[in-house]
Amino acid sequence: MNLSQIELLRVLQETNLNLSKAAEKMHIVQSAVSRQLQLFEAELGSPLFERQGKKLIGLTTLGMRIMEEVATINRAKTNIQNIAADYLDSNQGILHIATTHTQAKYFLPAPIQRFREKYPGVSIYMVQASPEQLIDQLHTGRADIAICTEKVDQVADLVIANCYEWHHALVVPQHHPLSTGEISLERLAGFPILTYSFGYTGRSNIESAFKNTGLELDIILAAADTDVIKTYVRLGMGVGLIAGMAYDALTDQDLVARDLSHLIPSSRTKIAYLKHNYLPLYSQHFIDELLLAAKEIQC
Amino acid sequence: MNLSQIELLRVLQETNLNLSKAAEKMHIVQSAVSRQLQLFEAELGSPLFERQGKKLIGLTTLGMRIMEEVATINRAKTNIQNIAADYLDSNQGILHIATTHTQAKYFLPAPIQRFREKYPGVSIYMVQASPEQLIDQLHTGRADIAICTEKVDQVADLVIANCYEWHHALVVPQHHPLSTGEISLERLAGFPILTYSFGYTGRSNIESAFKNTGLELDIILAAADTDVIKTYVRLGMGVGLIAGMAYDALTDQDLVARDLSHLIPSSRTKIAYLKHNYLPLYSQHFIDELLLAAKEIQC
DNA sequence: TAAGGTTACGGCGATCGTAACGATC
DNA sequence: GATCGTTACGATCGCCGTAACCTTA
Repeated sequence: MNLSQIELLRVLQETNLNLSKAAEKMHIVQSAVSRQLQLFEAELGSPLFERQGKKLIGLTTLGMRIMEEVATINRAKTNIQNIAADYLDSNQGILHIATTHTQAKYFLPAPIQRFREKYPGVSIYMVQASPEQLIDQLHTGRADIAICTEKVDQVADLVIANCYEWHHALVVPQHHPLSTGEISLERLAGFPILTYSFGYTGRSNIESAFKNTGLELDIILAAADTDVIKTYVRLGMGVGLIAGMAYDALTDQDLVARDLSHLIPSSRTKIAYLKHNYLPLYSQHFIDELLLAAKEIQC
Repeated sequence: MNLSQIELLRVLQETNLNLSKAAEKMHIVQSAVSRQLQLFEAELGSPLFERQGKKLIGLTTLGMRIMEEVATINRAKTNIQNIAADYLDSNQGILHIATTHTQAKYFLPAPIQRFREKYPGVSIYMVQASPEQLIDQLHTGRADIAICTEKVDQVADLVIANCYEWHHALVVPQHHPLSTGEISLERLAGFPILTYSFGYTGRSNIESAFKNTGLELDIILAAADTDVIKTYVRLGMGVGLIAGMAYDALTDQDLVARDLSHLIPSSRTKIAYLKHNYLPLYSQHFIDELLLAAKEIQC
């Protein structure tokens, strides 16, 4: 057994068990990969993969169990490399952030800018995705830190830090009936609604607010990002339910925002990262920066 | 980085950072070990060991952090081997049991015999040690399963299964004053006591029983095993406080045993093993056997 | 001077690359 | 016939062993 065999098993999973593609990823020829896999299976005494002819089509029971350990080894191995690199120079490196549109646009700009000033040597990569995808990004090592509101607190191997709490707001064009007067769930439900897609940015709290009222929401547009929602609100398609901080007093002067904190439960945006992953110092400082920015928002 | 370098780091810790001894353990010459360590440190970019001249005298900060990951990798590696071996033949292997004298003599014989009949292909090694040492045996991989009453439930990375509950008993020679009449803590404290060493077999519960009474115990002999205690009780040196199941109605006819469950809190014997270690099927069955034997005792 | 560690160098074996072949869609 | 995997064989590079050397108790 050696580390490149372990690495191979990981790469094989990332390539749908395709030996040729795995070879390419590992910068060696395909025959070498083929042999290494054979040697490893021979050493263990049983096949790790189900085969159809020569093709690998899945993991055996043994293979699945072994893969857990393989993942552990690979994690620990990259941890070693990261720890050492961090020890050499904790001001340099790469930070992969995965987040949703709302956070990327309305929350992250300030803390990221401050972070960049302190750590000019750290390259920041930002990926936008759905909460589900974010979690996957963490697990596959394509992201170091995820920032979002939904789902992450239901995953066991993540460390979660509460970031900030926010409320939904209603946005309507000026002179819209809902721009004045008391707002209730009943009144809201009388209009076509534009809000976030299922599984995004506090959507679950909108659901739960209406759950036991017997009212049916007429959601005519579900988008992953606030800007799309605003766009169609401006077109008069309906009323928008968006995250409070996504209303920009300056650029959204043509819209009226109204707080819904008394109607819809508050949402909590979290910071998440893998429990078994080593976070470089600068990543930890990035999180500090986020928490600082969060505090400022809350006041 | 490769697995033998990782292995080397482990072996170095086991040999007090002695390169020569590590080389011997790994069945290679010392110069090879020296070079591999240099290569690894060079790859990481910083030394892992503090040096005095050429001698290794300790771990650096980096080294200590890296060692945690090294341990993880080594665990996962042996897990892979064990899982595969178990998959090939789950009736063969080695079972390292670490336990205290009392368990070894009065509880384990029955379940071990039954286990041996079912798994003749499994070699059983039993180590006797103090509870503290047992935990160390688990951590260093010299034991797979530990069975004892004290301490194990205070260690984070152990899985604990409750085995059985038992009470202390008093043993005295026949015609001893304590062989008749009501027994109280006060009366007990009037005699010289012989019992288990500190940290052994429910000793902590004896302590806690007397803690708030203001009574001072006159422990004139503390032994790790019951037989020593009985021996000196027979010599008339004092009264013995032993585990109830350690009184053998047959061979201890010359002694009188009296239940102390109303005076001393009950003790609980546990089964412990490392959280991140793979236990072969037969080990799991051995635990089942223990739990079965425990149930029989309780009735 | 014995014990522990490093450096230099030659030899061997593990693993890679090339290439030809086999199977499956 | 294109894609994917295996087998055979020669070449290479990594790692070990020998041996001489350095350092400190």
